[in-house]
This record gives sequence, C-alpha cells and structure tokens, in this order.
Amino acid sequence: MPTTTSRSRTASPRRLTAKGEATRARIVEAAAGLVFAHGVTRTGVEDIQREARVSASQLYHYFGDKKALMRAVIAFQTTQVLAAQQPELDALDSFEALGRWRDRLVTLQRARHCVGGCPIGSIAAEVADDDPDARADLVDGFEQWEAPLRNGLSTMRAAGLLRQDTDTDRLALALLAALQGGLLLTQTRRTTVPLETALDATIELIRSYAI
Amino acid sequence: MPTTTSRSRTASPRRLTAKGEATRARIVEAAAGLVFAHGVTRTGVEDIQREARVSASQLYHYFGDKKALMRAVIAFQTTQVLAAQQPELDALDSFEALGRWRDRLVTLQRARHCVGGCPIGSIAAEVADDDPDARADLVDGFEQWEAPLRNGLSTMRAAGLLRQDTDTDRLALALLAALQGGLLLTQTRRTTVPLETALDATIELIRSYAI
DNA sequence: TCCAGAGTGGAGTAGTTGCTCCAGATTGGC
DNA sequence: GCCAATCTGGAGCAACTACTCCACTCTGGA
Repeated sequence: MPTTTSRSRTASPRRLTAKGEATRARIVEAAAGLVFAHGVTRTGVEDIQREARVSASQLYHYFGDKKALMRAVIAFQTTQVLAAQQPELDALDSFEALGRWRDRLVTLQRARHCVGGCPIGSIAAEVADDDPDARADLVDGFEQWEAPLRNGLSTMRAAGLLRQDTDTDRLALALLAALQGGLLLTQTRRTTVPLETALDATIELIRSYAI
Repeated sequence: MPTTTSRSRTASPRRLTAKGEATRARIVEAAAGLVFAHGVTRTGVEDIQREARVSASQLYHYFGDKKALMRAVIAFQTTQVLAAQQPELDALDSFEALGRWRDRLVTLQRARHCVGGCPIGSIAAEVADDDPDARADLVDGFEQWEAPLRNGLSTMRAAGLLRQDTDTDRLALALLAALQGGLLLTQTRRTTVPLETALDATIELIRSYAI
C-alpha cells in the first residue's frame, strides 16, 4: 500500500520464507492490537515482543525500526477495516444497503462498548504531524476507504436513485468525515449516539437528493 | 470544569499567591502548546519545564502528576477553543452567522497549514480510553462546545428560520461530529477540503429545514 | 549433502521517562 | 518585623525506552 518507500533505517529482508512470513504477520497483528488499545507511543516494542512471542532481534530482523513497524500496522488495519465492511461496502447500491452499512458500524462499536475509536483514525491523530511517511500511508488508507463509498453513491446515481446533478464524491467525503467525528465522540462519551446521529444526518442529506 | 475531583496523587495546593498563579498558568500554557504540537505522550515533563522556564519541583508543586497537568491542559484548551469562536458562537442566530462560523474555522485551519487537528479532539483520541478522569473532562469540554451550537440552532427555530419540528439538538451534535471528522481528515490530507465539505454538508442539511 | 542465507535467542546499552527529596529564597497575614 | 506557608532550584533515581550485537540454529535450493 505505501506510496513512498523511503525507509528510515535498514530495509527489511526482501525474500521471506513461509516461516518468516508467518512470524512477520504475527508481529504486525500483535502490534496492531496493542496500538488499537493503547495508541502508538504507549505501545512499547517490548510489549509487542511479548504479545507476538518473539525476541527483539526477530522484530528488528523484519522491521528497520518502530516507525517502519507502525507503517505496516497502518497497512494491516486498512485491509482489516475494509474486510470488516466488505459485504456492505462492495454492494452499496441502494438506500437499504447504505442503512445496513450504517447498522454494521454502530453494532460493531456497541459490541466494543465504545472503547477504541477508528483503527486508522486514532493512529492518524497521533502520528500525522510526526511521521511524513506514515501520514502518506494514512492518506492512502482513507482513500481506499472513501473509494467504495464514492463508487456506491455514483452507482446509485447511475441507477436513477439519485438526481443526475448530485455531487456524489462530495457526499462520500462528508460520510467519511461524519464517521470519523462520530467515532471520536462515541469513544469519548461512551455512547453510540454521536456515531448514529452523525451517520444518520449525512444519510438524510443524501436522501434529499433522491428522486 | 472537572466534574469529578478524584486526584491521582497529592492534591495541588489550595491557596495560591499571585506569583504562584502566574507560574501555574505559565506551566499549563506551555504544556498546552507542546501537547497540541506533539501529543500527550510525546510531550515530556522535561520539555514542559524548559518551555515554561520552571524546575521539576515547581511543576510538581502545582500538579500532582503528569495526568493532573494534562487535565488542566484539557480545561485550558476548552476555554481557548471557545474563546477563539466566541463572537460567532455567541450569536449563532442566522444562516449568515452559521456561515461566518464555518469560515472562521476553515480560515484558522488554513492559517495553520492544516497542521494539528482539534486541540480537544486530538487529546481525546489519545487518552479517552486510558484516563477515566481525563475522559470525563473531555466529555465536559465537548459539551461546552456543543451547547452554544444547540442554543444557536434552537434560537433560529424560535425566530422562525427553521421549521418548528426541527430536532436542533440532533443537528448540533451532527455539526460537532462533522467538525471533528473534518479536522482529522484535513490534518491527515493537509487540505481544508475535508473540513469544508463536512461542515458544508451538515449546514446544507440544516438549510433543508429552513422555512 | 552441503552451505549461504534466513531465522532465532537473549544479554546488554545508552538515552529518556516521570518523579522525589531537601535545602533555601520569597511572600503575605498577623 | 515575625513566622508559617508558599515558592523555587537542582541534584538524583529507578524504571523504562528503542535498539544493538553476536552467537547460534534452521531451511531450502543446487
């Protein structure tokens, strides 16, 4: 996923055996979980080692430094987020589908008891101003998230569900922003109300373009 | 502002002299600036000492620990954010005023070259799940921000600008969420487009309730 | 079967973290 | 002008940070 490939330190080995691939994956997965729970800076490399059951040398064998590992985490979380919404996101071709997508997000957050915000957004808030490379990856991640929203709304317009002059790209971006803001407020207030309100408001706006 | 007063360690002295008050304020201000620029965990107590030109003992004379200081920062930033929007926020009684408020936010973010998100929101993302007391203060801060939005929209409804059955509280919350999400994406993408799009979309929705 | 390179273990290190302690300077109410 | 309280300076500390080094084992292709 990374667009830029400027590594901060020594590059990770190019060829990986099946075993190595598995170890690498275990590290990324462990790191992603810890970062989601405690944030980037509060997650120590040692914590990741313990969780992934690897030694320090192994971790630094696969990743040049912590920043490189965090970029891998961003890529991992991007695919995870997309995978979790895949069914609804791929077939976003009706108001019913839009509603199902909304419900999925709300239900997921409720299941988490509103702990933890967006796996990508929370990292973004923490490192966007700090690590230019990571920021580029985050832009990439958000873009991959926004794309299916754009496609879905544009499909709905093509299908005659939305007025022909609807700026669907704009609405897709507004939807993503509402989602991010809703998640942040939901995480803070420990209620899904903000998330629901933000999403419903944007969907209501989209409905106002219905034919 | 803090609703709960459960201090984690020794309480800060109750009575402060004018000089002490000034020193305390200098510490909070310095901490707020550094936290806004680098986040909570990346800001060391030593950095704050240097910036505020105080020794370690002074800092810990006024604040039990770093967490207590961070709660003071949250309170400080809340008043700062409100003060910065005061003129527009206090007289949110027309669509023109709403537009001016929007413009103010966009202009401010552009002046910052889209670096740094929301002074409150970014702290929220970092510590909401970690420090229950800080989370309570953040809930408080967002509430103080949301209140004038609620009041403004309700004033507009009372003035006959919005339909009588408009759920203005819901729209106010959606506005705050759009703002937060817009800021996060703007910070990440280094363009004010997401912020503008998110705010304009919600304002457009509000306009759809106009008489 | 060999052997270069991939993978692993763990002790070690230099720098930073939040925080403590104590002694001395300054202050404000009586 | 006194004295207790507030305020300040700075050395020092234990725990933690990301990261290194080196010696060792495993693995896959020729």
